[in-house]
Amino acid sequence: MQPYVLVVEDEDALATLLEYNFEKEGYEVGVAMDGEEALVMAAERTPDIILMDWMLPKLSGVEACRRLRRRAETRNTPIIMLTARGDETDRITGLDYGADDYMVKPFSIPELFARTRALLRRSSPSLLEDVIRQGDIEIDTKAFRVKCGDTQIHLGPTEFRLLDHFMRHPGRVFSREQLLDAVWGRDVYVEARTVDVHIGRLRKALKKNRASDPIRTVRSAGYAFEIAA
Amino acid sequence: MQPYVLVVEDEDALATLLEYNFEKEGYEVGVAMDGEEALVMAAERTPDIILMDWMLPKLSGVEACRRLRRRAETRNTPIIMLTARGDETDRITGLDYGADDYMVKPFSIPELFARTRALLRRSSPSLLEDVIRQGDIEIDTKAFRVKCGDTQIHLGPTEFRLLDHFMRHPGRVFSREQLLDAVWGRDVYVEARTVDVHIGRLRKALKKNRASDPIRTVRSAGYAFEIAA
DNA sequence: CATGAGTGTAATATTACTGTCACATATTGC
DNA sequence: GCAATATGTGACAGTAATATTACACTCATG
Repeated sequence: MQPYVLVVEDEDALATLLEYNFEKEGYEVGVAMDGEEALVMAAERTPDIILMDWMLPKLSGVEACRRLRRRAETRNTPIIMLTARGDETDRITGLDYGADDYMVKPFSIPELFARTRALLRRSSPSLLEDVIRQGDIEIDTKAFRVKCGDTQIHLGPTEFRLLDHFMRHPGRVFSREQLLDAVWGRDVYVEARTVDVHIGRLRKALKKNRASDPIRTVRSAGYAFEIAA
Repeated sequence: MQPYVLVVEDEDALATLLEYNFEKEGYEVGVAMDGEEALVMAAERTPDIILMDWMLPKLSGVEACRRLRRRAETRNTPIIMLTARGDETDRITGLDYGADDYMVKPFSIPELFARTRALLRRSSPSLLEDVIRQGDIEIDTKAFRVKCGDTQIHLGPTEFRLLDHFMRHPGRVFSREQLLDAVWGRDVYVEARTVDVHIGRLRKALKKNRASDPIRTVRSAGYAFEIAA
């Protein structure tokens, strides 16, 4: 669905500016005000990309960067460093410690978008695709349409997001909790069993035009999406 | 709607000449003075066509071209290269790197218009048309007229612009905010719910002469225009 | 300056969708 | 085969999102 970008910036004005612009561009945005908070937030929910200020209270950007690189979940998460000066030393150190790109303040927001997209395209191309297809099922996230073979089917918002999430990670098993996090959002309190109901609704909608069920139940683990051979 | 042309030219005199002439011809014109600026401006607002000088400071035309081709938004944007010499090598390199046409300086402005129109006709015909048609609905943007089948219908200015916008992007879902930006204008403060009311008015006007409603409501996302099959 | 078309907003009506329960149906371990 | 545990499913009421209506206000235009 929407890429999740973690903005790590202690300067309030800039943080707000970035948050506003990225949200408008269709990203989900999390903001951390210092290096420690950044680590916590990244652990809570793995970002798709991180924008990190070079100078941070408590834990510098470089150090936060190094620690993120040690964790399995964030080892390959793209990081863009935001530096105050265009000093070469800084640049090299930043890239050495695991940043993937850097921008010198003040920077242009469109250019930051461009670089963000470039990195995302490399790390997780499916996040940027509008049309995803698996077997005979196709979803168009721009048009909010789902096609099963030739016929269009209608899904409610939740079922749509659920299918979208599954199709971007084919084959992978998700627990109910993971699905709640990814599809419903982190701070929503919903019974885990509710997932079952929506899985059922999704299956029902897809079943009308297909013989086999693309959603596999993994007992005591969760659900996975896969097109049978 | 006027096509947006991005002129990338470092020579001041020529840039101004092009800007002046294209504006007179009914285009919206943006001018970038070097390759980097071109990338930034193209990211800010996707041009409908790009005129790019071959020799540019900071980032050569060829390189800028290649980068534009890597972005999804500008992958299919026509590019006309402006070269100083009619040297075959250049031509081939330019076309290899993704330019769609090229012109050798000094060139005739009318010929540049002709080639621009030719490329636009190929890439986004609807921009050149004063009359857009989708199914049995037809709007004439020059005359501000709307026809549904054979009968003409009357729309208020806002409904007209709304329909115009929808018909140029059939199928795509727009959020209320996006519609406010595109139809009302970027910096107008209007309640998001107001969009509903205008959608309603547009629907009512169209319903008089049609069986099915061409505007699809996408719950929790927005609206889309599409002629049912 | 009166008129009427066109706008935006707030209130109300109408839907579509959600989450939860209760119970049915598997599946597992013993 | 029998608990024990896990998943499937239909019904339902509450809710959130959208449709519709009414109204007050602006602003060209005659």
